[in-house]
Amino acid sequence: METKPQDRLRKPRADAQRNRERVLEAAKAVFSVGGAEASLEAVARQAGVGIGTLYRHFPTREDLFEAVYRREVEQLAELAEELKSEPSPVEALRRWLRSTVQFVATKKGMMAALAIVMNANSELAAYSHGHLTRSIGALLTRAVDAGEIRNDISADDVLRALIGMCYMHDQTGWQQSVLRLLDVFVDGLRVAKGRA
Amino acid sequence: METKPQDRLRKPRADAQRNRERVLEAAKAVFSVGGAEASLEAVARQAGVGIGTLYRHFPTREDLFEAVYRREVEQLAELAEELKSEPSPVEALRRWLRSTVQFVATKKGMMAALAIVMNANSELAAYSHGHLTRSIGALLTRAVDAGEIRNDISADDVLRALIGMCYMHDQTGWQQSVLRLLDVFVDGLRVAKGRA
DNA sequence: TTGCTAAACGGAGGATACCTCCGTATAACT
DNA sequence: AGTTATACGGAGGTATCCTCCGTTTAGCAA
Repeated sequence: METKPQDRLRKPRADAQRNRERVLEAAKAVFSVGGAEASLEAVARQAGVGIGTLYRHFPTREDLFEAVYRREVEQLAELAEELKSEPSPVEALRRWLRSTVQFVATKKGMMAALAIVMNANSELAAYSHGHLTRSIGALLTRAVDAGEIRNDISADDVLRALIGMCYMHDQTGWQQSVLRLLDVFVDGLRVAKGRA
Repeated sequence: METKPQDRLRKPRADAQRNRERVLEAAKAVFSVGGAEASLEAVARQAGVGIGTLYRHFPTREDLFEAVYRREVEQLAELAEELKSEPSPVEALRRWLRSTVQFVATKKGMMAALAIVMNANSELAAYSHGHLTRSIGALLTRAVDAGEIRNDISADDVLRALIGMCYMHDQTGWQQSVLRLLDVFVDGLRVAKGRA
């Protein structure tokens, strides 16, 4: 009687985890191609699960957007962690920003999905905001401590600028434009420019 | 027989124009509150027209987004026109950017709708891009000609930065953040900073 | 292994929203 | 006032959403 079902939780079932993973993969693919309004039944079909399974794991469309997005954010956080070993703080910041641009470049319809879920779910905004802000914050603090950039700009500010720059990413040449903007922005951040 | 119906077009009916206007007003309101996925039947109800009327004027959801958005863009272009009389070119640019932030601040769910339509309809992107680019371009050229800012940044670049900065506009304090970013950006644009 | 049970699966089906179609109403013109 | 092109509105067919529940299966204990 030492293992009453209420007390000791069972190990989660393997098929549940597997199916959850399958649905996430399928969702990423389907939304990237078909945009935010793609059919959820199509996602279930692509994942090879029943529609009921999809809804059990992700009760709303937004939940699904959310789960897909969370993964992406975590990958960006890892990248920031790696860049801490870059010698020049300003260059580390610049390179993270540039890498993020590349990262975003592979998505497409996901941006609209992101816009929807950000609008509806402020908890997710907080989550991703937290992750990304911490990533940027670490890079930023190093650069400020080294006296290389001004200290009145927060990580939130940088994040906002970055996301914004990637926003209109469906026009030709957008990558060049964004990379140029990032340089302007980083220049604007620098101290010791001998201002008049 | 001098007025065959094929040759001489009738004046468009007054009720048609009126209803179109009503639907646009209703759509702006409904999408702002309910987001991009709001029911079109709700829009028709709010406008006081039949669902058929809505669809005749705007065959797809995207067409409706588009029409609403076009108006907004035109208003911004008018603002730029007025600002041409501002004495300091850099200040004119800065003020247009700031005013645009205020302008965006009144919308809400419209941003997600915008993301969708921009993603799907590149013609609209071109239209708004053209309008806004011309607006910014005029302000920018004045400032460059006056030797006040660097000349290797295009109006496209500025537009991209601006839209981006307004992107995450659902977080508290976003306006302060954006206004701060704009100052950084304009600082980054300035020439004659005595670079090391 | 075998049996037991909680957990997960899947898809039928009611509800909702989309969108077309066409009979009715009405503004513009003579 | 009569004529006609134009617009209106909503019924209804279709697609998608999402819930509910009978069936299946993975984990656990003996």
